[in-house]
Amino acid sequence: MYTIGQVSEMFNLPISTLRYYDKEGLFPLMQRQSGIRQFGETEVEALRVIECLKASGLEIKDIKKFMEWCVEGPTTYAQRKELFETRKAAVEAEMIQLQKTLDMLKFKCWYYETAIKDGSEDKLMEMIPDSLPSDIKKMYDNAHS
Amino acid sequence: MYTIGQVSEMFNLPISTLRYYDKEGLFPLMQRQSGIRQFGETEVEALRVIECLKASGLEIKDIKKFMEWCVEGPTTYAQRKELFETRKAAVEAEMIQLQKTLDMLKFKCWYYETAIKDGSEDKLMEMIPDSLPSDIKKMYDNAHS
DNA sequence: GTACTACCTAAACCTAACTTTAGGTCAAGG
DNA sequence: CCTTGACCTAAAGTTAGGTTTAGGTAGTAC
Repeated sequence: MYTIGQVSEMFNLPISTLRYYDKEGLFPLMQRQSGIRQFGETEVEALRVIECLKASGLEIKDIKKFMEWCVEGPTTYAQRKELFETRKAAVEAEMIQLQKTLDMLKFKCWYYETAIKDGSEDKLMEMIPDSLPSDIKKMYDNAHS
Repeated sequence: MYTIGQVSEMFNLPISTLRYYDKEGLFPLMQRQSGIRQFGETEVEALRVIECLKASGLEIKDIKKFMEWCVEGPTTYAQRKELFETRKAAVEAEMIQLQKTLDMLKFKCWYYETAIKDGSEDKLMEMIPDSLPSDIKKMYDNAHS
C-alpha cells in the first residue's frame, strides 16, 4: 500500500493530478483509511493503464468508463478488447501522420542548411517552392505530398 | 488569390479558424481588398507550414514568432533552422513514446483475446500481472518496460 | 429595391485537463 | 502545548485553441 505522496513520486505526477483522477472516478475500488487514500497494486496498475490510454488520446471520461467495465468483471471483456483495438488503430494512424510531419521537418532542416550555405537573400524564399531548382523542388514536393 | 472561403475548403479548416490564425498574427503579410482578406501563395504556403509546426506540437504564439522571422529575411535563417531541428527532435521523441504506447496496446489486445477464449472469471485480472503464467508475464513486462 | 450570399469585427463563450487557493484534520517531534 | 508535515475537501482559476454570437457591409440575382 502506498500514500498519495509515494505514488506521486513513483509516477512523477503532481499530487493534485492524482486527486483529480480520483475525483473523476479513475480509481473506483480505492480504499481509504480514516479519510486517507490507500493506493494498492490495483491502483498502481490502473495508473499504468491510465498513462497508456491517455497517451493514445483517450479522454478522462472514457478512461473512467473503462475502469467501470473492469469492476463489472469478465462480462465486459469484449468491450474492453474493442476499446484497445480502437486505441491501437488511432495510435497507428497518428504515427503515420507524425511520419509525414517528420518528413516535412527534415526537408525544412535541409532547406535552411542549404539556404545558409548559399547565403541567399530572398525574403520569404522558403515559401515560394516554384522559385527553387527542380531537383530541390522535387524533394520539396515529396515532403509535402 | 483566394478568398477565405476557398482556403477553408482547400485545407478543410473552418473559416473561424483561419480568422483566428490571422488575428494571432500567423499571416503577417496578408493583403486586404476593401477589408476582405486576400490569401495568396505566400499565405497558402504559410498554412502548410502552420499545419506542420502544429502537428509537431508547437504553440500558436511560437508559430507567430517563426512567421515574423520569415518577414525579417535571411538574417534569421539560423534561428529558423534551429527551430525545425528542435521540432524534428520533439517529433522523434514523441514517436518513440507512441511506439511504447502501441506495444502496450497490442499486449492488451492480445490479453483480452486470450481472456475471452479462456473464459476466465477473475475480476480485474488484467491488473494483476503476478497472477499470469510466466511466459505471458514476460510479454506483459516487455509491454511495460 | 430587396433578398441572398459571402465577407467583416469585437467580444463572449466553450472544453479538457489540470492547478491553485482557502480552510481543515491529524500524528509525531521538540 | 505547539509547530511541522502530510494528508483532506470544495470551489475557483488557468490555459490553449478555438467557436459562437450579434451586428454590420457589399456585390449579385430577381
